[in-house]
Amino acid sequence: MKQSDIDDILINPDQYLRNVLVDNVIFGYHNKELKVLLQQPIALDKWTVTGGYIKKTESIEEAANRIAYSRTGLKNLFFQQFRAFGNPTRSIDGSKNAKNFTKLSGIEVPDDLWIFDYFVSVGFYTLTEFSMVKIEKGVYEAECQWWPIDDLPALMFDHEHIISEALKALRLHIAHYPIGYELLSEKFTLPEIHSLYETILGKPLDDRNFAKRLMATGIIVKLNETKRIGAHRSPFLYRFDKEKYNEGLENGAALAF
Amino acid sequence: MKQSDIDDILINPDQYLRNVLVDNVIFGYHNKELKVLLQQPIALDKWTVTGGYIKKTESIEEAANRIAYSRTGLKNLFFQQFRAFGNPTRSIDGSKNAKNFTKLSGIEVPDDLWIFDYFVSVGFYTLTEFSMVKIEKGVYEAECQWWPIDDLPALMFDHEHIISEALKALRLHIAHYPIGYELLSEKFTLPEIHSLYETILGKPLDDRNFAKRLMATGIIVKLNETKRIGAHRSPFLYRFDKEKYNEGLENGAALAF
DNA sequence: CTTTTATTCCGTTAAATATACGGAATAGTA
DNA sequence: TACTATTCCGTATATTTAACGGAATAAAAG
Repeated sequence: MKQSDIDDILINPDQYLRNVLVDNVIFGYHNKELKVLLQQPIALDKWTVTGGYIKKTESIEEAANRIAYSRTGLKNLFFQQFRAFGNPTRSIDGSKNAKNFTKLSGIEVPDDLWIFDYFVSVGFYTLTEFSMVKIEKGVYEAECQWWPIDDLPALMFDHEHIISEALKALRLHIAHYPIGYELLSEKFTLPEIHSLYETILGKPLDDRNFAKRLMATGIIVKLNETKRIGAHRSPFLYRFDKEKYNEGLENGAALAF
Repeated sequence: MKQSDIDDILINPDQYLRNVLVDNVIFGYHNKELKVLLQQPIALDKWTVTGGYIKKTESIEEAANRIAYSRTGLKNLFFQQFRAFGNPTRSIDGSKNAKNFTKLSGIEVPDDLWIFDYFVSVGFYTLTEFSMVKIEKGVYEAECQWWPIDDLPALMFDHEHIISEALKALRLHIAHYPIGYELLSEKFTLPEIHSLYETILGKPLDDRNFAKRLMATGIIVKLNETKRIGAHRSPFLYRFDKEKYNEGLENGAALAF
């Protein structure tokens, strides 16, 4: 939730949709590591993905973007809806109750307030270069930080499940559509994009076959420049052919590694 | 909506989630035809998919099942969530307003009642054998009937979009997981399952290669019986190997035709 | 200036998979 | 008995995927 979300929904409940919210699984890639952005509400010992409420004036996609912007400062991220989660017990955890809420917000709320009903969560995931992100912690968050995807802290509610479903969806997506535009610099080397795919898929990919297939799609083009990487042979630089890339996003680009 | 849903949500609004509902795209297959179950609210000229509100005591999956049961009389259908839809204009159509609502339900409702806020719709699709379905029309429905997938009537709101997304998801699903268990009799012939796949995918499939691949997955087994089909060679009967079939549902069964 | 180290960069071959396609067998009907 | 509509199989070819080793290069170390 952004800075004033908790306050805002209590003060202006009529401006928000009830019983439905957005949860963003923000994946961050940098230097061969895949991480996920989590936050820890004040006075609680478990972590959550970043999520928030939906205004009546915005679509669920706009809500996801607004909420992600409030945490990362980034706009126009690549977003993908992957699933909705909804059952009466998903947010029962001992932590979502009026007492904790009052402790957090300082606002006295009745025990049977509608915010303690169960919420259907619409899950989105997004991919960013995490060195570009300036994390903005919400006022009710004790912490907000990146966690390695294979070494997560204790998570609240069903958020571990949400993350694993998001990762599954991301890995499925990567097999059918191109990725990388938001994650690599404008010019990048083959080893760089190769590591990116290996990291996200969590498995090694033969470098020669990888390059062959990637080139075959036409989404990247080789430049006549190399990059200095110190005491090693200088790799060639490449860039995305944005048209082919977008076409791949539309119609699929078989990269089923 | 089932018989009393509209009444019920007005009388007992506290028992339902607000601003979020379930829409079921019910596909029906029979005799080489793929259809979708639509209903037409009384006094309106457009059609809708079958949908309904979610009780606070049930999960979204349970809601989808309950709502489908109220229309088809069938339980334990194969259900698949495919997407959520949510934006402020999705249900603006001239038809969702207090006047029409009163006309339908006979209950006077204020113009600014929360049910006229926008609802996030969680979309599920399901597949049934439509000769097995005994359609049960709701009291506020003028009609409820099957429509051929490629010849739909005028649809309300964004329901045409919802159906096309459901069909896209179904065709994607069929490429990765087995289908047919809910659609064919216990014993079926190769030509029968072959037509099923052709109909759903909307394109011809080579019969020899189809049979080869299907057998290779192990999800069907040949029986030592044939079926009488009149003046033609009697085709052999097959049945699903339920274990292999379920395993295919879990882990995928590459049938990418 | 020669050697060493770590990395990039290709190309070929074998195996697996997918595609294309024709003709014999069968159950009834005429 | 022959005719019709349908089931049922198998093989050859093309395409795709997977596996793999060795030469070239940039800098640092000796």
